[in-house]
Amino acid sequence: MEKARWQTHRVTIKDIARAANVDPSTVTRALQGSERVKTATREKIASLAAEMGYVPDMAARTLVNRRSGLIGVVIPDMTNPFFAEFGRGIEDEAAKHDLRILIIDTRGVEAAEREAVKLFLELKVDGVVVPMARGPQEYYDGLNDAIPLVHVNREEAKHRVNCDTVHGSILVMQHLLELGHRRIGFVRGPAPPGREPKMFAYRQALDEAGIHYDPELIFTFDGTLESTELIAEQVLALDERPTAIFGHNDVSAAGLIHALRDHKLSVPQDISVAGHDDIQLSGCIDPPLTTVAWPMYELGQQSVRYLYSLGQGKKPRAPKVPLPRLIVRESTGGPKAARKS
Amino acid sequence: MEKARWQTHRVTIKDIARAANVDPSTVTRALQGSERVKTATREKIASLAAEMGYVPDMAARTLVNRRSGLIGVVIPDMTNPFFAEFGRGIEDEAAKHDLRILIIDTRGVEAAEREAVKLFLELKVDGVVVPMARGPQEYYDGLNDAIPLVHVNREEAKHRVNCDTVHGSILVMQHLLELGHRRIGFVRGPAPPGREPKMFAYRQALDEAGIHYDPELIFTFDGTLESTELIAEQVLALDERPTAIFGHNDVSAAGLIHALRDHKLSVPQDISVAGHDDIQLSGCIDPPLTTVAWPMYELGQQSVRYLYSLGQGKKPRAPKVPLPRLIVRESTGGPKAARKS
DNA sequence: GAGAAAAATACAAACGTTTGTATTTTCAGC
DNA sequence: GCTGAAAATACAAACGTTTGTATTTTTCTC
Repeated sequence: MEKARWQTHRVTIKDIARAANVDPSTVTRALQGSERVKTATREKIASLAAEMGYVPDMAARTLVNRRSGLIGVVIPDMTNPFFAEFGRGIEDEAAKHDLRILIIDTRGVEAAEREAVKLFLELKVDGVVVPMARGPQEYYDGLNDAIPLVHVNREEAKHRVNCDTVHGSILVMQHLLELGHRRIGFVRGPAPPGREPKMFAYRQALDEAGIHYDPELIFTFDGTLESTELIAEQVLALDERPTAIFGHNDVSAAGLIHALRDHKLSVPQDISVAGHDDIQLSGCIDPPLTTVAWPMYELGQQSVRYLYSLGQGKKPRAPKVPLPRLIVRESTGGPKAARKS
Repeated sequence: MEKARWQTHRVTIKDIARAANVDPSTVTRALQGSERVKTATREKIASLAAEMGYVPDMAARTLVNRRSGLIGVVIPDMTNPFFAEFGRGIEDEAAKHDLRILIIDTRGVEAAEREAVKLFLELKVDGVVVPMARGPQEYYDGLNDAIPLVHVNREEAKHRVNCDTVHGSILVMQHLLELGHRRIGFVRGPAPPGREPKMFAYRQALDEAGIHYDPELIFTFDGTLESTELIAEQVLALDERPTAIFGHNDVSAAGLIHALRDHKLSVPQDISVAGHDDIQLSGCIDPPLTTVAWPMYELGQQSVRYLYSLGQGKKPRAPKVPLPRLIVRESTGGPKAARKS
């Protein structure tokens, strides 16, 4: 008996019914605030429920309602502050529709992503939001008639809320080009191959500026800070170094700046570094980072709003979200300074 | 009909039973891999289930099993990388026991914390982990016989996994004292009043060093970077400035360093700043931050292990976890330099 | 105060599983 | 081919809600 105190017995609707001397169905309706039950009874039941410590059983409820009132969010990396605002947007919008949200962090592992979606499926969530999904599109397409599923930033998805990644990256490139840089490096992130809008923007901007694309200037960030060390070394080893680098995100840019400094290169005097995401700390590192801010809050909101329309059986139009904004701070400057030193 | 494609009809065990021409109970047992059903039947059912796209209904399952196989985690701030490792520990350990985990981020809002716990209760999760809870202990005590609930770092909780916060903070203070600092500031965090082990350690270290406690040197970080600006101004306004500051966490320390620099104070020459948490970027900011690292992974593991023992009806001993470690980097130095400038 | 309409409540089936028990089938051994 | 045990399967109740329908109670009208 001491063994498992919490399994004793949860108060159910039946218990309340017995205590109030009514039928369970009356209790349900009373708790729902239905007009069909007399005010006096309703109040009696409400207070009884409170005092007996009644906790509704979602399992039973979900079973008969055939929906859980939950929406699932699959986040690739909850550490990345980039997603914090996104989460806020989701939650605020979900609250409006009486939905509760559940988050699973996949750490960018595709298997975990599938596991997460599977769990949500079993939980009969009302919808799933998958920002920056790693898994192949075919997988998600197969799910489309099992559950409403909206992607964030995946061009080819059936249901999606997109932010113009290419536009944001072009802004960075234009900024660097306007500063006079001609030799610009690019740091790729751990994206699925063939789905690299930043890379696309990078090349397009170079093309338009009439600059030849040099594969030597492409580096890869694998999500760890160690890999930024490597990138620094690769940069150093180059015969002709880039005068500016566009980093996959702020974490990689920060790591890179730090690593470059260890090798006695200063930013932006010797080399400019721009990031992407505008995380909380990016204004705080030294030098403060030039970067791109995304309307993450709106993206979160729109995802849920989209999901909700889907649930209502509406056929929502792809929502309009604001464009990314360039934030110029101090980690980028003209290339001339570099030649001076 | 186009209206809500995903609500058409989920494949149930009954459907499989019909297709395989057996009873639903046989399907259940087959899917469980029970020896009680003939191998041939078992295989037929398995392949049938796969091909029909059967997804178990957790609601129904939870209803009869009276447990969900889920464990809930209530995180105060998923942005804080501090919790990333914690999450990994939780997940790895949960996987060992065939438990799935659900995370809710409360953003430090107490109401959200309660909402989260309530949702978990309704979901009939097998256990809840609440690291660094904000809510009052009485609230959680009331839940103790409804569900296994383990706290991380809450001295007074019935079930807890603790890391010696005081020890870690003492390490920082000793480090600063050994460097020769006598006038040391302290930045409080958004903790519930009366539960401030870091503050406790701060005062104790001062006492032991025979240094008088000066309330002027206590500042408050509210979680936003803006408040670090304020702190910097307060420091500047002081007649007699501290030569070192022990910050509530790395984010506040990073913000403070940045703000101090804006006011032409350099770190550590003019003032030393130490943080707490050892987040990913703390080695990356300039100067790299002296801080305290916690064994977050182990804390996560132990939480689940503890929960699991509780679920087994065992009476687990409070688990031993490693002590926090001081990480000395470059944001702290001797106070002499300060007088030079 | 009888009857009808309206209000309040009770009944019963269903949601998709699981599990203890009962029933049928299989297959030795003779 | 009969018996009996063992193996395989079927039956039925239960988990805690919800909801359409049926029933009872109240209230009003004349």
